Amino acid sequence: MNQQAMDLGEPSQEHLRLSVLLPLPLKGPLDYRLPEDMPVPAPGTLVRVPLSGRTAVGVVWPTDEANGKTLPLSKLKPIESVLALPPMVDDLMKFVDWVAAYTLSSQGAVLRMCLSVPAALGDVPVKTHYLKADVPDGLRMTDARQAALETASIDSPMTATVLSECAGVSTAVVQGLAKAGALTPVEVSVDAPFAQPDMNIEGPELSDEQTMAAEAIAGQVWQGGFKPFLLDGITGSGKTEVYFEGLVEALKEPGTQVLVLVPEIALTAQWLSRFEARFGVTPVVWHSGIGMAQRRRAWRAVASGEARVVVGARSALFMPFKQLAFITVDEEHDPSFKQEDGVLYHARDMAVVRAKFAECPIVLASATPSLETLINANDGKYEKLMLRERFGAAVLPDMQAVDMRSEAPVAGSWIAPSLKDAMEATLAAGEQVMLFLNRRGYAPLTLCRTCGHRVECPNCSAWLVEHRFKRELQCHQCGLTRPTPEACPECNTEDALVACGPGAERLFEEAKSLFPEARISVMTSDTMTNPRQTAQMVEQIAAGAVDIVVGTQIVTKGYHFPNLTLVGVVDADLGLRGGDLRAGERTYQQLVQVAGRAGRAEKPGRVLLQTYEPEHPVVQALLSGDGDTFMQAERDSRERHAMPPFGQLAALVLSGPELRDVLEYGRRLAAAAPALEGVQFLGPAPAPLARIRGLHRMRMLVHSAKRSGLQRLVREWVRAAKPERGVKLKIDIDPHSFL
DNA sequence: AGCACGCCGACT
DNA sequence: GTCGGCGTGCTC
Repeated sequence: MNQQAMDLGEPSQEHLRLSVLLPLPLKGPLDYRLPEDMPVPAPGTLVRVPLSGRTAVGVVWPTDEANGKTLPLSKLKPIESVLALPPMVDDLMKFVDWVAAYTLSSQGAVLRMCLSVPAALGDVPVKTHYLKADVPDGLRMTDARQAALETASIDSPMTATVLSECAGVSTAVVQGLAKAGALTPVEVSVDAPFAQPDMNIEGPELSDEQTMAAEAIAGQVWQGGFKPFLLDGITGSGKTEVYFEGLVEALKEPGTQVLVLVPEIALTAQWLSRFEARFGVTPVVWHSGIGMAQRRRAWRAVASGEARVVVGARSALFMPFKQLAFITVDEEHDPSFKQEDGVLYHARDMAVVRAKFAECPIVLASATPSLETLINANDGKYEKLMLRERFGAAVLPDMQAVDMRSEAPVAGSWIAPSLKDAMEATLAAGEQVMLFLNRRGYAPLTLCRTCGHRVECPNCSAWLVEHRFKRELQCHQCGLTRPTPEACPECNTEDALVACGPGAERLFEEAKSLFPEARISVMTSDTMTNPRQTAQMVEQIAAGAVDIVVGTQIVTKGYHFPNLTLVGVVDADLGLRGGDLRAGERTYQQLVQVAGRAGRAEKPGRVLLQTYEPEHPVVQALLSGDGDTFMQAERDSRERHAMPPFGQLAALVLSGPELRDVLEYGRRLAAAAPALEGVQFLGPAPAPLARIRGLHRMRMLVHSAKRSGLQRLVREWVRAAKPERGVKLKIDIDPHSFL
């Protein structure tokens, strides 16, 4: 209660105080005063408020009782207005608070992800349409007017352009009729409503195990309540059809909404057509690449409840669903679910939390589940549903290693003789080959053979990667590009630069020289820049217009090429170098996914893994097909070292333009580290990428043997060390990248 | 995130 | 003598 009001015995005005959370990285919500003439807005209401001379949109936030010092009511600015948008539901507000606390970011920064559509918060642009009205007395009738009035409809409004074109008259006629009152103008939102999914379309025939899994999911959706499932099905086993049954069940209830999270939009070209076949419409799509207008339309449709199904990348998790009834995270193991800038969160983990607040079931689907998810399933926290058979006649491909120690190809080439022979046989049989190398460009290093100079990025500690198709060198860290030089930038010797190591473009060149007649496509993020181009390339390959596909990890994202029977993994050891916590697991998952591209239809597939370490557990697991034993060994190793998910990690990256300042801040942080049982502070050490965009970077790591209390510990520790000027601190709870 | 206030170089 | 660089700090 307000101190002054109490002293003077006046009635408290405290009910006029409202907490408003703004989508800005402030410490917490700000207090505003409710104007006398405004009805009390419920928590979740979107309001426009003044903020240091400007105006901002915020959300009336549930009041935090523990909130200590408050500004006197008289100092508060009044709420300006209430927006004509549906209020944010309680479970989303709880989710925002939870994510902020977990990731050590401000509530406002998390709210910003929910309100990431500035245009959606304003008025929707309208267009004038025209309806036929009664012909007013004394209207001068002409042939053109007659035609226009005959075309105009009494109940479905048309724009002047459409109306005039259909009637074969000019728009001036339409305007004239409108002015005379013979046509009624109506303001129609430019956002067309979304078509509603059709739940009456018969799904495909499901196998017994698919049916069992689908029934378990649909049963839970029908019953409602939070419950996570792991849908663990080998590549090509028809997981999508199974969780589609969950969607169908959820949508039977009016007003409910469903979210499908997918790693990247690249997946959705083929995914969308499957959805369309099952539901008769395309779902609402959400990802960073959609334009402003589509974004506004999608956001508003989700907020109003009109959008029943959303398929989107990780940011879709923060959309303002009114009544979320079911969530699926497809390819739940995919590393792209980890957001690596801004609010650092893992969309798969946060999706489980959102499902908990929304009290709805969630399915995590993958052919290669993450270790975290497997452990939760084995501990009984998630219900495990298995699909062990490939759909239809397809069988899992045969895997073989190519020992590069005994079969090394000649210098400057990367395809071993046995892979070449297999390619030859496959092509001769009229089937397709995929070569997988997870490295973009032509060569990762350009070296001067005269002076030994390595061409590096001036702003980052990274080599420039040659992109021969574009005739340029690129820095994959900061995006710098420059034309490929003729002479060495260091010693100026002409024609002395040599490309070292393979990239996808170079592999294309090698494949071309081995099989000059073959039609070859390169699938990388460089050649698949827009969805239309991507869809076209995928279609061509699927139609058999391509013999050899050379691709980077983009090819692991669920494409289905029926005539593809041979996959060559050019460097199976690539992902194992550097060796972070998940290197083995990630490589295993990636190679299973690539291998899964082979033999997806009637013809059996074959996979050749080129490796210098055939004994490596990852390679052995792939060859034997015994992923369970491999993952069990990974699990045991994590448990022994109290690594996640048994213990927990937090990574700190300090970065700044001056190395001394960065070092000094690191020194202070290290000095402020408390001595605690079961907690280790490591570093500061130079980050593997010690410099990016001209900023020097140091890393620290906090390892807790327990799974709780880490956030609090880190918050208090960091608060104890005074920051250094110009140095930025990024805290990553549950880090996945160690660069 | 904006937008102000605030101390040191090239202009009318 | 001013205009303006963007470095720190606040927004109820």
